[in-house]
Amino acid sequence: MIAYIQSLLSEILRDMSLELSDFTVEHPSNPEFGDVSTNIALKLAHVLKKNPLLIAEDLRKEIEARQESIIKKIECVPPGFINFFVADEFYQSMVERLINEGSNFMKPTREGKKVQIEFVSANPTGPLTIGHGRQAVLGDTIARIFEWYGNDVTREYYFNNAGRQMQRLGESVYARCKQLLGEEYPIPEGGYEGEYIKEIAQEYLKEKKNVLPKNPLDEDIINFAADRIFSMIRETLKRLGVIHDVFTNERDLYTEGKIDEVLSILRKKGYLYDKDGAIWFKATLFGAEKDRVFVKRSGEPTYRLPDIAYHREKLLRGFDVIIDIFGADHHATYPDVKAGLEAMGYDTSKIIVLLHQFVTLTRDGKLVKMSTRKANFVTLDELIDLVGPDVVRYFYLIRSMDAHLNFDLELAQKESDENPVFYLQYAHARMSNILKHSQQKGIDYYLDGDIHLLSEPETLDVLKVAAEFGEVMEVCRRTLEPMHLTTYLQKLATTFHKFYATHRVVTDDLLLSKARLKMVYAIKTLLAEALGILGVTAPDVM
RNA sequence: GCCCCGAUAGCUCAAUUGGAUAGAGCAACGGUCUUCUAAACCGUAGGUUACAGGUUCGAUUCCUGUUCGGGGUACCA
Repeated sequence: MIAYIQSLLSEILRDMSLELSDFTVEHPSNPEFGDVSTNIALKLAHVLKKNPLLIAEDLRKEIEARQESIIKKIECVPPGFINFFVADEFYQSMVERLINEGSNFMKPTREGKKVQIEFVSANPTGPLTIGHGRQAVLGDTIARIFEWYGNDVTREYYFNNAGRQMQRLGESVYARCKQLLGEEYPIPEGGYEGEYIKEIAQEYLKEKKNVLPKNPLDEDIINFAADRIFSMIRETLKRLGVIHDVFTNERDLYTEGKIDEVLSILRKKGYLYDKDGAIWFKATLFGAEKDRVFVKRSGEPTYRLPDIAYHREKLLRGFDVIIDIFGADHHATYPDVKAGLEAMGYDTSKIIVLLHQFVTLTRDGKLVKMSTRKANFVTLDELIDLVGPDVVRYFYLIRSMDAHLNFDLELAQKESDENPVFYLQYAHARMSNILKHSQQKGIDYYLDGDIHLLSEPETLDVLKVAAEFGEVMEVCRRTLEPMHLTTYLQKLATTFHKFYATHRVVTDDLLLSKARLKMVYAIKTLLAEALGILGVTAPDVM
């Protein structure tokens, strides 16, 4: 609807040979101001140096002359808004569209881009935390939004299985093994102390028949631990419906010479220099305060170099859109990666970096400090155990990325039967139940129902919300914030519950019953579709 | 010091590229089940949008400054 009015207005502007791009067309919050409203006359007033109300009147005549019967009334209101009242038929037609188009309802033509989304990317040193969970759900849902638009999406997980962290992991397992064998052996400084390390140690001893390698840093033990932890991580993600297509590890970048390639390109272009035994990158040429070390005196690269090599690979793999999802603590690292890529001559405009704020966890009103090393965290798995995957997913999506997410453990548990996600699912279950009930009442077909009978305000409100679906998806697509879909669904469910409370669907009036059943069926399709984009199930019975 | 994010109802948060009377949920209080699920609906109450300026027809939104939180600012990742 907004798009329709927008194009109508643009057409008129063109015919008047006027240029104006920053006018808005939107749904006003107050229904008195119509279904759609525009400030175009207010904006034109500046250009034309004329009273906005007079401009509005002129525009109204133009619009009325051009439009089809979709708009039933146009009003011009001070200070110069033009308000549109849409004909009921337009909203009623949503029912037909939903039934005919199904999951393609309001879907634009297939975009067909190659999209890559990197998210989670936790190194395999321990179970996923609640912080990782936010990223997992956010990334997956953004992926689903891109898929809805008909893009080819690759979900990717990048990890480092070679660094110092992994050595500490190996040492920690080694120490636990020693302890299990009855020896005094301390957990190394900065090692991992979680219970899962003991379990891995037990498994390792069992598999190796109690024979340990001589060296605590032995690759075998590190790889064993990493494999175990990785399968834990995958299992956890799977519970949330998150499945990565590609796992890329940092070690391969070394063995395949990708790191050296980056260094030699940058060297050749003159962006590297040696100082104090280290290799430095001229980051100041790209706006940084200081130059950055790329290779330490010890010969090891800093984290920036593999990150750059990895992103170069992404660009070379031919993606049209590359999205990185990181926690807020990464905000300083991306500019260096971008600078490195630009120094090599790559176009970084395809890369979108999304930073989400942290997740804090409170228990009994107190902040729970989370550290993987100390293992005093609540794991993502435990959270899923507590409230179930649907609630976890929905809670993570309900906030914008820029907002801190406070997860109150008590509340998450207590709310599990009085929760916003159940509100949505309940609406869906109600719809299913109505349809089931109608069959029991002997109404075996209702898709021939007459949509023109859907004329009460509560009924039309549901259809009006349905008509906004495409616009909401657009907002999600533009802002990459799935949160907008959650607020939309809340609205859809509210209007439906209200309709349900006011009007009985199945009555003695067969014609009216059929019309309403048809609508219920259509809205159920929409609700299920939208819940699916969020990765939340749509139950038929609750 | 510098950079990023935030500050809106008692609590957790919205407000779709600057719009008209700032909205939900939870918590509080009151009402609604003989009828398709009361996990619902209706109503009441709750606000100087952190503070001070500025930009304009119009600011929660944009700009400047201040205060308070969170995160960064490594030859850690």
